[in-house]
Amino acid sequence: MNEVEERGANSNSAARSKPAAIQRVSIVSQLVDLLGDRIRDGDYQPNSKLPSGEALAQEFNVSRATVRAAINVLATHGVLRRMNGVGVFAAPNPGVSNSLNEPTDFYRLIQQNNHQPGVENINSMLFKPSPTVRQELGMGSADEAVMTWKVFTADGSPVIYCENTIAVSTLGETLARELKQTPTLNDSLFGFLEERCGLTTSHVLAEISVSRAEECDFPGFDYSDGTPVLVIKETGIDTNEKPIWHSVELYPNNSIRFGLLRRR
Amino acid sequence: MNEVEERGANSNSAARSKPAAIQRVSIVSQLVDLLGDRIRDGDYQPNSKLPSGEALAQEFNVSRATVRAAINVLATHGVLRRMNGVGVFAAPNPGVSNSLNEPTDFYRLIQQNNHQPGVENINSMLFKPSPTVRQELGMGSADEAVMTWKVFTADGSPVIYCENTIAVSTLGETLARELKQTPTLNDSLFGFLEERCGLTTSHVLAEISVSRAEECDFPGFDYSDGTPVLVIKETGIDTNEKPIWHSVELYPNNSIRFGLLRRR
DNA sequence: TAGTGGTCTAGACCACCAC
DNA sequence: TGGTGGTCTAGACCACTAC
Repeated sequence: MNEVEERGANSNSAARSKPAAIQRVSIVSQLVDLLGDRIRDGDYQPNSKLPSGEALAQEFNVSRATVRAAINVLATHGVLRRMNGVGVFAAPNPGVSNSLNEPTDFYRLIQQNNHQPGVENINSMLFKPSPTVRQELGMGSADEAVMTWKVFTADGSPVIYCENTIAVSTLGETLARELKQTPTLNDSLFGFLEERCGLTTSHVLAEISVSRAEECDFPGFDYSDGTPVLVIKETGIDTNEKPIWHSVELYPNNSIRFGLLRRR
Repeated sequence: MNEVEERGANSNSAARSKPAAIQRVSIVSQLVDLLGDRIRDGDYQPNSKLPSGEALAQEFNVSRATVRAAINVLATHGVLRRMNGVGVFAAPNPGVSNSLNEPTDFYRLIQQNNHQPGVENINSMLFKPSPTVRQELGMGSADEAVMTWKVFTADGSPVIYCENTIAVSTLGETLARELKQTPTLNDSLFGFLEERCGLTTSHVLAEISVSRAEECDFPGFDYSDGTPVLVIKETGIDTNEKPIWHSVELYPNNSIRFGLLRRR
């Protein structure tokens, strides 16, 4: 019997009988979770060799190709390392943050930088975005959007200034009104869009630049002159290749450090 | 007959008889090149639909899995877009730069920013690196390294200040001496290491931060106070998971813009 | 030489989308 | 309903590494 969940038509019809929590989880992603757990739990010690691909395939009763796909994911995340002809090893330092490669929750980002996360100064408004943002989101010139902005703190000090813009047409009138009145709703933007709007962000197009604090336009952003600011502008793309949100994030004074894995 | 090159034992023994240019090119990467060429040449117009995976598999006489792997690569590079149940399409805007995801040659990076690239002020020295760099490169406290530093220009103006450090033990005494005397050797660091040292950089661990110009230590870096600087520190990792080079790059005053594709 | 990861194949079944 | 991409399998052969 598979250690991974039954799949295909079976799990699908099972999901249909329980419409509350539809989820079709691929074998690969289940395997990723299982192997990741074993590493976190110390079943596979840092630098130790994992069972061979063939052995894992037999253990989980899946094909070797599936095992390889899962190992691929974990290797890309820096959790596993593969050596040709030798084996697959648990990475020596699994705690390395890899934040820029994937869109990360701000809370987790601050925790990864070893600080206590918090949020302050949450606001929202209904407005007509700038032409630049309108174009990014494919909006007409008369269309309105909801913008929420907030400040994330680390150990009480502000470290991330963030504004999110979502078109009213994307949210729908009801949700737009709700979000405007309760901007805390999208504390996790991804979760909010998935659970409330059925919109999945498949990837994010980002642009990284630097600026001086005095050139940054953000309420309450009162750093002294000359403070350098890392600026990340992002556009979230959904599974239909349509842009669904836009955000501007300011990281002043190097308080948050970003890691990045670059592959050829 | 395959449109892609013969492979496996055949191409291998062929390569052995011509040891001058050993190269074993996978079918997938050949397919990536072929499809990429067709897009660049306009055979597949922007937004147009490509032949189905099955059709491409037949055309190139390979399996559908191989076609999918190649399409994966091109989709990750933003050249193709896949829509479930519909087809694969050439991206509408193939010119989007994606520089931060993969280590990029500085020349190409400057060209991507629509400027004429150049190099100035090339120097090199033999030295004992700082403890930080020593640790990054796994060097002993007595080991020496070759550092080369240079300034890249866009339309004649300096835009990238870069220093590369490689341990003498990595290069070997002869090459280290040669590199110290002729720092232009590593104009393309990747090419130099592969062709001269047989070292392939499989991936790069980078750290992104910001700084003020006056805090940056680089010869000839004389920006006026308050200029913000994007700092990227990189460590190149070879196929044996060993760090082989370290570099520090300064991008002052937002003259180079970085794009980034973030995936969940 | 044995064991490992790397690559590729042929085929199967599924979900999704347009007609 | 038919065509498409998404997933998974079983098996084959290869190159690389260590013994």
